[in-house]
Amino acid sequence: MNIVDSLVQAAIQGAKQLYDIKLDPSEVTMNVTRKEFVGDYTLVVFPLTKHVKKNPEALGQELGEYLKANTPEVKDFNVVKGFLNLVVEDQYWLDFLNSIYQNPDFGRQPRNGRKVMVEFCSPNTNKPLHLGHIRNMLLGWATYKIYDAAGFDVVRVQIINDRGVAICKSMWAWQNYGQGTTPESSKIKGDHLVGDYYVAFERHFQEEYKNWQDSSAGQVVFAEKKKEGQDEATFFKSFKDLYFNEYSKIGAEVRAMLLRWEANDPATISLWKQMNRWVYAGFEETYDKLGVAFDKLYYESNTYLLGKDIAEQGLADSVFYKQEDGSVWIDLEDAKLDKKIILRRDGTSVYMTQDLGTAELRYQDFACEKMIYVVADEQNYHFQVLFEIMKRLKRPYAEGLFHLSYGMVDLTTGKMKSREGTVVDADDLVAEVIEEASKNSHERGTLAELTAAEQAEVVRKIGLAALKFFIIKVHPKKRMTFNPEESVDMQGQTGPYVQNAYVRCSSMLSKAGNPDLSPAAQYTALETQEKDLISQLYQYPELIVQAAKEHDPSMIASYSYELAKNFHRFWHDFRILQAESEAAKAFRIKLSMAVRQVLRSSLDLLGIEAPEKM
RNA sequence: GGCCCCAUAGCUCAGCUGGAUAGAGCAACUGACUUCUAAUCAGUAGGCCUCAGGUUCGAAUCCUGAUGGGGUCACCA
Repeated sequence: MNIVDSLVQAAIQGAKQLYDIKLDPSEVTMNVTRKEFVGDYTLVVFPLTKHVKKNPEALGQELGEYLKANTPEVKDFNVVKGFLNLVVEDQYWLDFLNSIYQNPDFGRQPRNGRKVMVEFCSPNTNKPLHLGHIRNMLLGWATYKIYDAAGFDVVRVQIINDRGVAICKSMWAWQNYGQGTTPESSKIKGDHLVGDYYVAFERHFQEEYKNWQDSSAGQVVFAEKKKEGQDEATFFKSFKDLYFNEYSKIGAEVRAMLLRWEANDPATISLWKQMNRWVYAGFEETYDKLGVAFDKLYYESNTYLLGKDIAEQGLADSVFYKQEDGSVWIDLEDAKLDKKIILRRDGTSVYMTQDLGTAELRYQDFACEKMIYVVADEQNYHFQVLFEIMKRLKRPYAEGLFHLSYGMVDLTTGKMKSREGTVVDADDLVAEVIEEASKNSHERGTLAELTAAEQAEVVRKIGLAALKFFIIKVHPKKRMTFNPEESVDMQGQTGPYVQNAYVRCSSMLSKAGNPDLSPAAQYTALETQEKDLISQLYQYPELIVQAAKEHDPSMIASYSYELAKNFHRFWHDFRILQAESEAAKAFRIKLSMAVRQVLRSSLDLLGIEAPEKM
């Protein structure tokens, strides 16, 4: 049994014996003792004064004496104000260390046979991935890893938004200005190439729009449709979408292209397939670099018509209703949400319908009891509505739906806006952090004896660790500010700092060779720092379970940092290979092995690799 | 305007279901490498936890309200 649980049980027993009261475990708060005090776990006595009319200190004293006398794990105790600090027998910690130091899977929970789906990334195919996708992918990947470690079978999926007006814009621009350029001929990565034509489209469109604004036709529209007192610039800014749909010549061509696509026109489909292939090849490269992968990809081109049968069923069950114009709606006002459209009056699906259909399809494919959507918080409302609809439709998976909503990434210069060209490209960013790690590494010269290829590998791991840790240490829900300088920091609360603790272990252990560890049995009196490390390792399995339950990878990042920090201090204050005795040496080697395993494992949960040297 | 989210050191962030004197890192200053990797360690300095009420033995944490910031309220996705 867990030590905390057994201490709580023992305290409940004690309260019964001493005062004849029956405590519920929820009334007994058992915390890890704060650094300033002596002890391992602390029982907060105050709540007990409700049941027993004694002052907290006397209560603590009596309970402490009881626990010391009757609980084998409790070696000693002290009472400070209303806090009963318990000291756990060193032997307990030593036994625990012995049980884990050779187990690389320590912390992983047994398979529970339950299935979870994680959807993440889900890009559009008209432009390359950017910093926002990176946060998304890191969260998604960590969620996969954490759930996997927590015992679940995890299916990683994404929905590729491969159709619609956006990709048609790229297609149109390529057709008109591309002159047959390919990724091969231009030496440009496929997703970037397609993105370039998306930008080119915008440029031509803006040019056309500007000309129109200055023309008499534009001026007439301005005069007719402007709001009271609206100046020309403001008017035309807000008029852009309408212009695109109703006035623009190239807008009309793009829309015609979309219609041809929907009609399965062979030439259009073939161009679409070709450009999407380029994009996918580019995306694959980026996924590889970031170390993420998927089990199944869903494509919007296959799902955008889905959900109509669900709409029918919803109508039959009176969850939905039909308006006179034929459109189908749901009224969620009683749930403090609005009325929401399900089918257009022409009977076609909207975003919501597609998501209903896609969820259904996925359930048919994998029958996961939980589906986690890693999507930015701008879509909070959408998912609230989606999940509410699922509940009303009584889908079997409705209760297991979760929106892992994360805050947008801001730059120090403000928001990222693709229209204003202030997006941070994913490939560029990865290249930069690796370059920075490389510079750093060469200054130190610690990799001199490695081959160039090995050095590159180490440097890649370090750079990515800096970037990934920087992003993932922030709680998902919080909006974060991305400072490019800080993202490549390698000192302090960073990925490389944690890696460094791992490397120190590895380096020392490889120097140790294959030592005889049996003298460790003679090591019975733990130093505080040693005990703190073991106690921290002890928390790891529970941490994994918690992080899964809370959908919060940042918990793992905090933990790995704290563990690394404690190890670094231990390393500074104590000798391992030249310890004061054979017993201490053997014990500390075991301790380092355990710490090393958990550092590696916790980094792995974050998608960060641990190098052996750095 | 309705609904939702956020607010902690100069900056970036932790702070578990309420518990002891609110913690890290960065930046600044001071020390520690002939040593198992100094990408490290130790120290100094830095706070009306946005504000005002409430619940409680006890509040950064829970409740209400206000202020500031963000999101969202499409027959777009």
